[in-house]
Amino acid sequence: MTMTHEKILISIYEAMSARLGPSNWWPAESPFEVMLGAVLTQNTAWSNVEKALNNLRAAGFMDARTLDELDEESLAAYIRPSGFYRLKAMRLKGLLAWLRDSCDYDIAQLKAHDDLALRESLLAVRGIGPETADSILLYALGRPFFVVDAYTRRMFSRHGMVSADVQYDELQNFFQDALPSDVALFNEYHALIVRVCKEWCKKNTPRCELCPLCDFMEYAL
DNA sequence: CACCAGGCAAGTA
DNA sequence: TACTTGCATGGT
Repeated sequence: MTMTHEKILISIYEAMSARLGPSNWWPAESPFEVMLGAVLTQNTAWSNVEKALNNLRAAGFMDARTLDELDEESLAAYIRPSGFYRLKAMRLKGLLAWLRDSCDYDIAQLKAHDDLALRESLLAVRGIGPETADSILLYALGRPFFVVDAYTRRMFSRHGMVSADVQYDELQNFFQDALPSDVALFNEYHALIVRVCKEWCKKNTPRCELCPLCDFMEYAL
């Protein structure tokens, strides 16, 4: 028996979803907070990002215009626990300038822009690469872009579905070409991959013992 | 003590 | 194009 690519990916999704339940991602209180988190979590543990976001919230800076009025050095001090803080302060300033120029700090106005134009525009910001851009597009702006990260590449290459050195866009197309362009599906799929890898695939073991994806592959093959 | 975490860009060959 | 390095804190 053969399965279509879509059915395989949906079955993996169903297996993870049955194990873990709803993710309710992205963990944030507003689209703006999603954007800040997307930059702050670059190569950084989320627990450290939370400390930085809490600092900004407690100081009353969880607002684009207000935060852009803060000088870069002070911003760096608030986000210190998230690591790479001087670099990230510069990157956040770039993101804030983008918000100023593209929608006068009013994120609701961005719905007038089309998907691909927004993505190109975000990628032009210093410090916003493909994963950060797609995280913002999907989780803050509700656009149908599949977010690819280190977990996604590790999980699907380990199971022989893509090569280990697959490029970002190539892996993104692997999902986007097979699955319906559904924001809710892309949202939950990426969240489940991250949750599965965090909870079950912590070590570089050749095969994870309790991973739902492994369970599915055993069943399917 | 070493190693890693939901990347990215600049420099080098 | 492909590979290397800097960026930095906090948890295990």
